[in-house]
Amino acid sequence: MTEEEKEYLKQYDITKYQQPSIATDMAVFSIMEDESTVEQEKNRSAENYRKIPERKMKILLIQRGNYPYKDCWALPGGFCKKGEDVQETARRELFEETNVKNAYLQPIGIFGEVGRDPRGWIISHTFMALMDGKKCKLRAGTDAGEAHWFAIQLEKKEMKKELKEDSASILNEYCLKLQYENIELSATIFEKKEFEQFHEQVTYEITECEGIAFDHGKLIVYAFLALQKQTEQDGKIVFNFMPETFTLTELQKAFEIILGYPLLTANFRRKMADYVIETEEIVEGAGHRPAKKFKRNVGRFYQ
Amino acid sequence: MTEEEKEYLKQYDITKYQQPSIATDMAVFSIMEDESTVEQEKNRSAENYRKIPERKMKILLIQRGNYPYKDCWALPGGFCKKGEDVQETARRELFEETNVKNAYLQPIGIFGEVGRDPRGWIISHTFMALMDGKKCKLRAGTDAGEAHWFAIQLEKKEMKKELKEDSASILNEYCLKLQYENIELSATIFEKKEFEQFHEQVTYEITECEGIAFDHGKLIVYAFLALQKQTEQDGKIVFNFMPETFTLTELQKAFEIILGYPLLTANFRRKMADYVIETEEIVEGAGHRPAKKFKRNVGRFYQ
DNA sequence: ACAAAAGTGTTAAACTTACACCCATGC
DNA sequence: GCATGGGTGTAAGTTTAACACTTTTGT
Repeated sequence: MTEEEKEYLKQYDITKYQQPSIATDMAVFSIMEDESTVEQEKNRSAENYRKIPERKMKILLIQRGNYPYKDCWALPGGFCKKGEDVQETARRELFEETNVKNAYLQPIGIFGEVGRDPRGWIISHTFMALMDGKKCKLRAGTDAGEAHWFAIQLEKKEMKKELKEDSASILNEYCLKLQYENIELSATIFEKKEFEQFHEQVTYEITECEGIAFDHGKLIVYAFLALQKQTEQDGKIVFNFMPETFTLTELQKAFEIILGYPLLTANFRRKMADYVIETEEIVEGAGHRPAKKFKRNVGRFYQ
Repeated sequence: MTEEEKEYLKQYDITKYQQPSIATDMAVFSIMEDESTVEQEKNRSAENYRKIPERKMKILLIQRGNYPYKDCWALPGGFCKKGEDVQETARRELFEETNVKNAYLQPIGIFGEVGRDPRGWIISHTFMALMDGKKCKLRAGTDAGEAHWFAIQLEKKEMKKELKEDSASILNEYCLKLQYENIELSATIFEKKEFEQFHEQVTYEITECEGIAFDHGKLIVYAFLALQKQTEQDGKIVFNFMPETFTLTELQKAFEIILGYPLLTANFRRKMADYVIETEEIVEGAGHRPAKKFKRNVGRFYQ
């Protein structure tokens, strides 16, 4: 470095540009059985002794202890510390909340809209995290409030679909419902897609919100749609919900829970055959033919 | 808003968290003929009067007028202003540099590594922008320096590939070469992919760099790989390089330039048939059978 | 016996791949 | 005529989708 360069940098005042705070928000998904005793009883009841307990898509939410949005539920997250990569922030926060170190983590969007947080100029980097919920030990309630896994349900209503030669315009309404024991949260999000020759624009807007902090209802929908899309394009991502070994039916159920529609077993198994390896493990004592357990064929995942 | 809430927010000092500067960097790609007179002569020469002039993948770079990396070439970009979404920043910068408003713009990564910029803590949001180069009018050289389209060439060397049942480890070397008239820039980037049961990690590291500012060599490789991957998965993105109407051969060449390998014409045309509509336009006077011109079938792009 | 899940086989349809071939033009 | 690109047909191979069917268990 020349003297001249040193001098220049010394006089350079980075703070002359206004600086936002950088936050991460995390949509932590996991597929789990309902923990409520009511549900468990139902699953264990004599009539259903053969039935596999139903699992659901869950997302981790934390109740806010402070303004703004006091008492509302929010995605876990926090501010980026100096000397920390955004991805590192996300991983740190994730570990603090769930005690899980190696979850699958993927950036899915940046939300920096003015007014999204009344505390000031805050740009949120939103991540999607996928994990096997059984591995996770939720941090006990602290000042940051209670943390719980909410069952997530997303319904799409097609409001408008106009496909022409030179333009397309699609309008969808998404109804998000989140539920943990007797707590029910909800949000309605409008998705507007406009396409022309040289411009495409997709916008999301919250039109209704019950108990969800900030614009997190929007982020949750956005994250879940990203998960669905990636699952359709390339199912490898789904394995992140599974433990080390699993049955093929468990894996298929995971796909179905994400996609929201059933798959044909025979075809599913053929498609997965390359990605899994049979283990010695067998699940017995379930009132039906025992199932082989499989593990990932890691080498095949990456060609 | 309650009084209590107002009070809380009033006392809330957002600046107690250290704040980075937010920048955008843009990898602006376009497919163009070489502009140098030498090349043009070659294309026009008598022997090749039938030949279609060769087009190349280009990326827009700007020569830095100041420290750090004075005189080196950098991706266009700038700092995020208050009241501006990151995406808005990108679009504004893009317009300032190229005079193009509606280019395809996509976020592809966040680079916030410590030490990536000697001026301070700067988090870069990297975007990929695709445009038809003919539409673009480069801003004349100002204080920010000259802007030019550099031909981009990327070569991959596979250094190691270890695929086992329970882990995979892949090491690639990418040699990036950029060229505009007699200016030649280069960089070597190592890509390390490590996969285990519950953890996957991909890292990029610059091991050599000639004339490229900051970590932009890495960003360019990263962006171009993203472009290649998306083209393989779903070719729709390629249409962003094309003008309103084009021949199918032009479109095929665009694919081939991105992918780096030739396609079979018959198959390519069948695959594209749904996405294009024949127009009345015809290209004549080229020493071979005239070509029909097509336009996008916008409605089909979005099902 | 029977309900539930585990697991396999078969077929038609759709798509992909590779290659061969003809067409139209300007010099 | 001929080089060059424009454009189409066909057959083999592969993948997908749908459905029917057999196996194994605990109560």
